[in-house]
Order: sequence, then structure tokens, then C-alpha cells
Amino acid sequence: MLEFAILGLLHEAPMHGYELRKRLHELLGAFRAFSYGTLYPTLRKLQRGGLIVEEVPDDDSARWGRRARKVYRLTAEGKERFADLLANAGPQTWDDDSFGVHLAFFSRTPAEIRMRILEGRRRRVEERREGLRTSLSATSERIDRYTRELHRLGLESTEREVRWLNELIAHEQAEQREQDP
Amino acid sequence: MLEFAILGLLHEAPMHGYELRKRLHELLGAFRAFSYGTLYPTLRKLQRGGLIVEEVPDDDSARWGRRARKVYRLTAEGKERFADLLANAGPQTWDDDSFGVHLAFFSRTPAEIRMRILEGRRRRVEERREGLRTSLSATSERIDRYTRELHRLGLESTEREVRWLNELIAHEQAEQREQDP
DNA sequence: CGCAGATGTATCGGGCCGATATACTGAGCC
DNA sequence: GGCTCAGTATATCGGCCCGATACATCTGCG
Repeated sequence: MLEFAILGLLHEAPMHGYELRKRLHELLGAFRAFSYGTLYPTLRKLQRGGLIVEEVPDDDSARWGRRARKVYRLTAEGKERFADLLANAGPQTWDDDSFGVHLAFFSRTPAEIRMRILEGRRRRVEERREGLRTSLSATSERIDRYTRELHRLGLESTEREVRWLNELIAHEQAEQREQDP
Repeated sequence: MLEFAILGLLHEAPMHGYELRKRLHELLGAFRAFSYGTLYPTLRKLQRGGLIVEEVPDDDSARWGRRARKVYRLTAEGKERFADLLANAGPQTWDDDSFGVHLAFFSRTPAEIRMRILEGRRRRVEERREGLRTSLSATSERIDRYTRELHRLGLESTEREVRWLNELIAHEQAEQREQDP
């Protein structure tokens, strides 16, 4: 997931680790964090895989004190890999964790993939919603007041997300109709 | 987290792994999964720590084929440990991941700890809400339509959760007043 | 009788987090 | 000039947890 996000962000411009993390936070803030403890190892992994290259700017003015910042730039292979990941819409794509990240790069995602992701996510959230409805309608003595409240909040947010997804899907369809004759 | 949940569930009755997972799912379904890949290693860890004991029922009728189910029972140390964890209300308690689990065992949590957790969680969610408001009000060209939509959904759900927390907190306070003269 | 689906235990590789260490920069203050 | 403090920047390590996978048994259905 972080690999995908890094590749997507470096598409905008070359960046160093700290900056990547800030942009990541800006983009996903509420949904996903990604700590440095994952970021730096992942950068090294991408580097080893030849998807990004590290560049220490020799331009003195671009330097920062005596310490050099490491700037990462996407390679051709990296761009290719990102395109592959963009076109990939599997079941894990609609996980809580992945969905937000994929959405953040939606404007670069092919229209029919966007649709598949949106609909897959909707199915997923609807399933969860039904589970919560069942659990709430059951007059089970097993579930106490607080758990019930938790499920009530869960039900509300799944319902809200389904509505939100429906809006997005409708918008996509409208756009599609504009494109086609 | 899983350690906490297992200890809490075994408080109800001794159980084997599969059953624990089902109860866990019932309790947290929408918020947290906990796969077997975590469950079984954690059970062994708890066993090594002396917090639970494994009991293979010698009663033949309780057996399941030739293969014995392993039933786990809480020890006195385990109960003690769970009580400690219940009384502990630190900043990680109001993480997305932990909060749901803690709430699921709220009826066994001391009232003032419940209050601290609820208020801590509220602060946390309010901070996230403010971040999203800022990001949405900024007329930034950096953020595209889809990311904006994502933030809009995030804002709505944080707002709803704050309201939900306020209700819970009000209810707690009302209960407190009933107790005290 | 056979077979699908639920029950049940277990391992392994890998992703990610939180804590922690280290070091430099710039602004504000006296 | 010298002080502190917040922000910038890179990095490692232990540990939690997930998904995939494997294997075995029981139950109900046709």
C-alpha cells in the first residue's frame, strides 16, 4: 500500500522522505498514517527494486547544512509499476486500508477501474451493514449496552458511506454518458 | 489488543480458539477482524506467560473426533492482568483500533476510566475533524475532486462520532448523578 | 454414498507501527 | 552573542497483526 502511495506521489515531483510523509498525511490524514518506521525501509526496498533512484543534489544551494537530503525520483520502471497497480482492482482494493489510498489517485485511474473499485467497495460496505443490522435486530442478551452503541455507530457510518458511494457512482455514470454518443 | 480481548472473553467462560474468534467477530465485527494467524500465536504467548491454561477435556463426549479441542481457561494471574488493562487509560486507548475493543468491555470498566476513555477519544476525533475542516476549507488546487470527496466523508463521520460520544458522555454523567447524593 | 460447508488448529512471510536515537536549522528571546 | 525550542531530516528495532496456505474432522443435504 505504501509502495503504491509513494510511487503515486513521486509522479508529481521528486521528493525526500520527510516531504513524502507530509504529502501522505495531507492526502490521507484521517484515514491512514504511515510512520517513518515503514517509510524509510520501503524507500530502500523500492530503490533496490529499481523503481526509484536516490539523488543527493550536488547543487550547494539546494543542500541543507552539511547534511544532504536524499531526494527520490521515479524511474521508467517505477512509472510502469504504478500504472500496473492503478489498473489492478482486486478484492483487497476495497479494504478499509486500501480504498482511501486508491481513491487518492483516482484521477489517474482508468474510468472502468474506478467503477469496479467503487462498486466493489459498495458491496463490501453493504455486507458489513447487513451484519450490523442483524446483530442489532437480534434481541440478544449476550450483547451489552456499550457494544450495542458501538454497532449503532457502525451501522450509521456504513449507511452513510453507501449513500456517499452511490453519489460517486452516479457521477461517474453521468460522466460516462457525456463521453459516449 | 488481541491479548486484552482474549482475556476479556475468557472471563465469560473457557473457550477454544475457533469459538474465541467467533465471539470476537460478533463483538467487534465491523471494527476489527483478528485473523487466526494472530489468534493462535497469541494464545500460546498468553499460555507461556501463565495468564491462561490449556485444558484438553478428557471427557470423551466432549471430544470432537479423535482430535481434541484445546480449551483455554483464565488463571488468577490472567484475571489480574485483565483488571490492570481495564484500568489503564492511555493515549493509545483512543486509537481507532483500540477504542472499539475497550468499549466492548466497558461494562466491566470502572466508571472514571470509562469517562477518561470517552473524553480522550472525543479529543482525538475532534482533532481529526479540525484537520479535515482545514483541508476542505483551503481552496487548494493541490487536492483533486476525489480526495476532496474522501475528506468530505471523513468530516461527516468524525462529526457524527463526536455527537455519538457526546451522547455517551451525557449518559455516563447522568448515571453518575444518580449514584451520588 | 459423496460432497459441500462449517468447524478446528497451525505456520510463515511480510506490512506496518511506536519507541527511540541522532543531528541539523531557524526563529524568538534576553 | 548565546540560549532554548520547535521543526526538519534519516534511520533502526521489536512486536503486532494480516493473508495465504495447509491439513483434518464433522454435519447436513441430495
